Amino acid sequence: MTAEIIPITPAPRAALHEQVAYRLRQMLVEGRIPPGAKLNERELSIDLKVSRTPLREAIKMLAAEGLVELLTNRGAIAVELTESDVLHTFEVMAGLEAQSGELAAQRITEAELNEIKALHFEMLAAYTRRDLPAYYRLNSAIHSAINAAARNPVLAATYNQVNARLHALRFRSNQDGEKWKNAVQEHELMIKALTARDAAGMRAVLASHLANKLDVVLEQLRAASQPSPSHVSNASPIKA
Amino acid sequence: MTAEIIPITPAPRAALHEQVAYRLRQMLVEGRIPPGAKLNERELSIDLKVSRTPLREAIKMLAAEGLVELLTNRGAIAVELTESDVLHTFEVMAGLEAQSGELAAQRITEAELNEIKALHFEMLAAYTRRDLPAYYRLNSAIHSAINAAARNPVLAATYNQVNARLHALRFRSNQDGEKWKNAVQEHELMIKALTARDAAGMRAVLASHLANKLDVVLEQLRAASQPSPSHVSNASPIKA
DNA sequence: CCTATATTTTTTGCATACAAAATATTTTTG
DNA sequence: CAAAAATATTTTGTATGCAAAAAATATAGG
Repeated sequence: MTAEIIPITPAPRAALHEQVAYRLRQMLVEGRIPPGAKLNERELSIDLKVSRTPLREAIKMLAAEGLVELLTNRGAIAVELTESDVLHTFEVMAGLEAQSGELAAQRITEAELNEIKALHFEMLAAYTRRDLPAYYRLNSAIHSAINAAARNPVLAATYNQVNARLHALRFRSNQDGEKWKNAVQEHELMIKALTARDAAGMRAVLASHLANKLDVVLEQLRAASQPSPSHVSNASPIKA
Repeated sequence: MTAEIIPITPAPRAALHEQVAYRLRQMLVEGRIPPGAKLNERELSIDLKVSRTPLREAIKMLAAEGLVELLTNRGAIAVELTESDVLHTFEVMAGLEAQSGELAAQRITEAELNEIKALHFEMLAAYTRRDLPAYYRLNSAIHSAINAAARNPVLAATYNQVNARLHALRFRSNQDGEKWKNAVQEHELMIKALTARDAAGMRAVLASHLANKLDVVLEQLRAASQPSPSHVSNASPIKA
């Protein structure tokens, strides 16, 4: 039979609250709604051209995701991470990345590994050109590929949710030359560990990789809050 | 000064959508809304004596928490975990518990350790009496205490969120004698590792502890779905 | 009798309306 | 002029109403 009528999902466009959640998530992650800023329902509903009902539903979802904070009779504000929050969040991220890497080393296919290698070379190109946006894009793509190779959607979802809270911070972070070089070298170690299917090695590399990322972010955070850069020591309680 | 007027938060009772979310969460976790069941908005709004607006907001939060699934124009259903979902979720839980234990071993105080030991003895009492509800309560209290000792609220929150999805399963699980005994012995190993401040040991104990829990839950799950118990092998891809 | 189509009913999704709380503004008072 | 009180405005929280979609029921046809 040549039937072409496919009755399943004839394009069930996302509900309004989903669309709004998506757009708000983007605004928060990109810092267009800066940390601490109030989410005015009337303003947002006009901006996004929806009524307050789906908007409020979307805000509740973002609250459950940890991207905004609800204040009881005072609406919602974009989460503002204290230094302590950042530290704790990175600690969790380190654990999740380490596990993801460990599992990826056990489960990655040859094809997936090759794709990651290709992305790595592209990233090297971006690094050489000092093209930070491209570098971030590729860096993120590599970590997504590792998550995919770990073959655990729950882990990936958890990772993404925790990571989302940090995006606003990383978005603005300008690594200095030394740290950047270091990050690139760590990526080389990842490739090696993955190629050797060395799960323990992969765990170790990713844990230290995250610890370094934490350093970069904390420096940013301190520079932003305190104009006087009297560098405080003791910045990495994450075990290597 | 002897001023007793405290103007901050003179009892800001939780908003309706928060209360509703709390109650629904409980109903879902206790299986009063069984997996796969539809959440009828009209019914629930009558039952909980609220209008559909805060109810819907609560449902959106639970969806973001992963306790219910939204179906676009078809409302929400209580999540129904496939065997694969359970496997993936336990894998993540194992990672989170392992990290929590690792950190706890590094950071626990003498007082906290003593309290955990006390809870452990209470649990032994419950075990000896074969008092399953008390056992579960104490078991949960011990794991909460470990999380508290890890001193990472983000980790604790992530742990609780992922764990919530499994509660409905564990709630009904009747461990057989052998597995139960095993679990108790693993708890003894935890105490030892904590006392010795052995982070690596703690990680290992918790990882294998979770692997065993997975076995129990998977058996339950299979028994529930298939009356014919032709035991399928290959049940624990979690590394020890 | 079963299947397919048409009609009714129910249910979800969104917008609007109203009440309570919080915030901003004005007025009063020392 | 400053601080406190009173008033007005804005904003959040909840309920209700209406339209579109889905589900259930009834009806027609093979």
